[in-house]
Amino acid sequence: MSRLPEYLRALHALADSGHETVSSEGLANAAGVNSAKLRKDLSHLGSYGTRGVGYDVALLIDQISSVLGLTQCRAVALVGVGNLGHALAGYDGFANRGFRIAALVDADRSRVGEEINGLVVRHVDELPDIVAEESISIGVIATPAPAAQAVADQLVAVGVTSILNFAPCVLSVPDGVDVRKVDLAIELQILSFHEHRKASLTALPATGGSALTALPGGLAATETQEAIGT
Amino acid sequence: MSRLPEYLRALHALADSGHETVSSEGLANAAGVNSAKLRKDLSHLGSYGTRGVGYDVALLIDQISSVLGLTQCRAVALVGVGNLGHALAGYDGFANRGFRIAALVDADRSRVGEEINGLVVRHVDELPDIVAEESISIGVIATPAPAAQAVADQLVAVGVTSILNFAPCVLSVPDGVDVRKVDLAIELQILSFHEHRKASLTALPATGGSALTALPGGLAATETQEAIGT
DNA sequence: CGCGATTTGTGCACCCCTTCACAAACACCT
DNA sequence: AGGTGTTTGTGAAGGGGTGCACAAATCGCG
Repeated sequence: MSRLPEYLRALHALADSGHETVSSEGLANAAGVNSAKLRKDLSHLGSYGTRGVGYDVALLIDQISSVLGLTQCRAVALVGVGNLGHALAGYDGFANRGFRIAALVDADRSRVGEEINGLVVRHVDELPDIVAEESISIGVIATPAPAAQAVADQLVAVGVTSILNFAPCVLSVPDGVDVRKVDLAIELQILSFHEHRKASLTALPATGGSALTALPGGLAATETQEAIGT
Repeated sequence: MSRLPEYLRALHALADSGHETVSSEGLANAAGVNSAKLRKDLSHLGSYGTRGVGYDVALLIDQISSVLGLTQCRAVALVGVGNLGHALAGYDGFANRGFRIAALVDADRSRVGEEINGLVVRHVDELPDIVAEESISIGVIATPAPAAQAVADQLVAVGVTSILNFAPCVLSVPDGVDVRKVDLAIELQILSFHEHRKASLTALPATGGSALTALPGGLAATETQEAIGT
């Protein structure tokens, strides 16, 4: 599930700091989750710790990496080298964690040929060749919203079955294709909501605020500091 | 809840294309959710549509904007102008949706003074002044992981109660401070997991794959194309 | 003015996730 | 070798979200 990458990151941090084993509670703290939840998650993987001792860090890293399919480096194609695409192309957090940006693509021919971080931008029409050459397994869309659906269709057409979408729009794709969406503005809006709520509550601590801000408790009780979605 | 921003985005798109009213099903499709869920969400807001007609687009935009606290433009401070921070500073998706990047901050004095998108980078030690001047309500952390906790502490110290964290680490903050985390590598790893699963299943359609890949169904059935977390 | 079509709002059942709490298992120490 | 303390793995309870299905309400048309 979606917490495994977080566990993996925490495990790498623990390994770097010299830990050989971790208790479920130690790892849970590092990953920011409940220890019972972590144990249940790990038990679903079939990976066994040792009672009285904990989990072997190196073994668990191998197990989780294997489940996530990170044993080999995955090649991703990045479509759209605008503001955001530029940053993603240079983001070193990908290479450190088993991903290689293998191709930069844009629909704007005036951008084709530009070199970013050692990669030359190619035209989106070359996608069939690119995917074949580099054995791309994931496509990242960092285009403006109006172009995103067309790009997604092209990616699907050339056999990409996993898409990370930064464009603020809903993509429709065939069954069997996974889409994950990251909308930076939405994240801020959610924070704005909490901020607005806190402001209303402190202003009217007795009444609980106006009808608009005094939502049923469940609405505001949302998971936070979790990796996007699940 | 976390779906409201998505509804709001869909509503703006509908308004731009000239729609006066929307049915719950139309809006649900545009936002990529179930229509019953959407109606229930909207009913929790206390906003009323008209039976037999649908929802008034403009009215609903006002309602949701009000609930999210987007009636006034919110000022955000961006800490860390490295690769990612640079892109975020130039990202136009923020300004279009009620946010204004009011300050760029970095701990590296060699970056202080640099101008990005019309804003001058200032030193992180000036945060108290900056927050006071610009009435910052949200802080965005785009620093490397080792620096993130210290930055978060500084933000909290100067009164920021909402933080969007792009650094791959868990932040510990006092109660009352909201942290949302966006880890781009984790998104890719989740896609990698699905990709790995799909590959295993197609390779061994009869047996269902090895023990490692044949996880209990629930593990793979994760929400997708949802805005990060909730 | 009345009727049918359409759409909202919601009660209900279901299912998954979360969390607590405890028994089983292991290592260490004496 | 046995006792003791620690930690895992899991059964059970609780809560919350999700989706179905239907009653209530509104509009448009004859």
